[in-house]
Amino acid sequence: MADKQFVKEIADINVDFPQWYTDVVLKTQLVDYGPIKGTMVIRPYGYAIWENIQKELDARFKATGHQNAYFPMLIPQSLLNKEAEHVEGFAPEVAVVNVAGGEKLAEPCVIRPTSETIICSMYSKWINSYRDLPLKLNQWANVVRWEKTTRPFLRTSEFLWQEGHTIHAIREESLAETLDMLHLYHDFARDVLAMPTFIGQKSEKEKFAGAEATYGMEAMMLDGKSLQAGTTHHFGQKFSKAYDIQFLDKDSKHKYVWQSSWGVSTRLIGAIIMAHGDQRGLVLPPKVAPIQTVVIPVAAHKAGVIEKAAEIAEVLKSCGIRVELDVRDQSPGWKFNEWEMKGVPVRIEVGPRDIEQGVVTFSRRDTCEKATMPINGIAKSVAVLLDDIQTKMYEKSLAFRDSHVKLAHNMDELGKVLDDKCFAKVVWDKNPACEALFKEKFQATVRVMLDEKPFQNVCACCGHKSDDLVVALVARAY
RNA sequence: CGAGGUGUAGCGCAGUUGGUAGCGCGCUUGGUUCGGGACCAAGAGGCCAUGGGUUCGAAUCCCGUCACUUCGACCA
Repeated sequence: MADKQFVKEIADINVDFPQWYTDVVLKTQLVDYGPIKGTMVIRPYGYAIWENIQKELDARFKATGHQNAYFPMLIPQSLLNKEAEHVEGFAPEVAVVNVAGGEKLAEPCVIRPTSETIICSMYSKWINSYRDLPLKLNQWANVVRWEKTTRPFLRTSEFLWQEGHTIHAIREESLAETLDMLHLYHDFARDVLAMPTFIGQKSEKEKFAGAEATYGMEAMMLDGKSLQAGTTHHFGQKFSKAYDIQFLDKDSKHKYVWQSSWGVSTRLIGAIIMAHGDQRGLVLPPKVAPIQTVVIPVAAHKAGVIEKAAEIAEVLKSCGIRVELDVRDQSPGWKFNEWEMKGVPVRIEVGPRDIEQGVVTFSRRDTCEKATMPINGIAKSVAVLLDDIQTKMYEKSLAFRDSHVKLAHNMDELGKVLDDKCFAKVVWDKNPACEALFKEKFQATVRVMLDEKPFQNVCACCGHKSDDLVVALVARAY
């Protein structure tokens, strides 16, 4: 139910952004807290967003030659332990099952924090020849990571995600896959989530436990902080050596496979909320909105109003638009606020005045502008409107982001840029000591931008010259 | 794990110097309404987080525990 109090509370989105976020996800009924701390229950309205994300992403995976599969949730501890860096990275946050069927297990098993280990162990059985490669699998699953502090969607003890795991005969191919998927995520965020992102490489310190290189996609939230919205990893042969995934190549030699993995999670829903939301609540991009258009009869007791509203809803539905007819016994204004809070992109009002003139009144959620459109050809008009909202939302986000990215030539400038709630681009010599300083002084993380030329000849942090200067994105992150 | 904050009706909160429980929203029923959060009437709903003290008497004072939450450190 809509909540009058809530609308007052969220009136100023900038006062306490994290609190605004938490209120929005709870009060728009996307999620509820689970009985175990740090877990969330995804309610139907929230889950429908995830389903739309899944559908769109899955189509893109299939189109690039990936197949879906499923691997067990429980993993023998010994299996997890095979790759040293991987264990070390995940050990603090795995949940372990010691008892099952009323008896203590001979070997404890862990609940997957990610599935590299189980998938690699199967790959080693399945792969014999270069003819078996490449193998490009994806899994839609839940994983458990016992995080210290949690927040709905952004960090929960259990979350839903997809994890792709591919193996290849040659290094160039697995590396290309890693970068291709990074770009696939980037395009997906742009086209479906209406969200511009930066793609870049993570530092040695921040890369995935067991990876040779980790890449990330960073989205800018409305408070100027960064949210990692997806990652891809290049494993090289680290896992294939640990799990013995070998194939017989054309030259009759046994070789280890080259491997990539990549994933996005329900965190994307959090990203949508914090990148597009406003004082009234959610603003959902039409492509992921569970309800794209809500039809609200006005003065519903008058003859013919409900019938006309139902007829319009039916027309829209038959044209593939996700539509809801709201005939609940509430005042129109109440419904307007409720659906605005829930982020429905287009609202259509059908009242006696409209019907008389052969039009409907509509309001678009992204701008809250109100106008009328003819009932004739309404399905086409709404489809065009939804496309326009999708486009405008991206343009708005892009403009916001571009105006919040600034160059910083030294540490003083960097501090100012970050305090200004902006992302900074700096030139960096890749020295871990500088990275540590970014973190210590500004609580900021770095991503190495791909294909960008340094705009000065010294590191912004230490001032040293170097042959290996890169442009890095420095931001405070969630 | 460190520092704050909060636990009273489904939600948001009052509750005075200790005297046995209130408000708003929501919910139920009936009626009138309906173009930006309508109105009237009648209802239902509480072991005041929990364990111990102090007291004739505790939501209120004291000590402990637990839960939630915000900010740090760690991570998708």
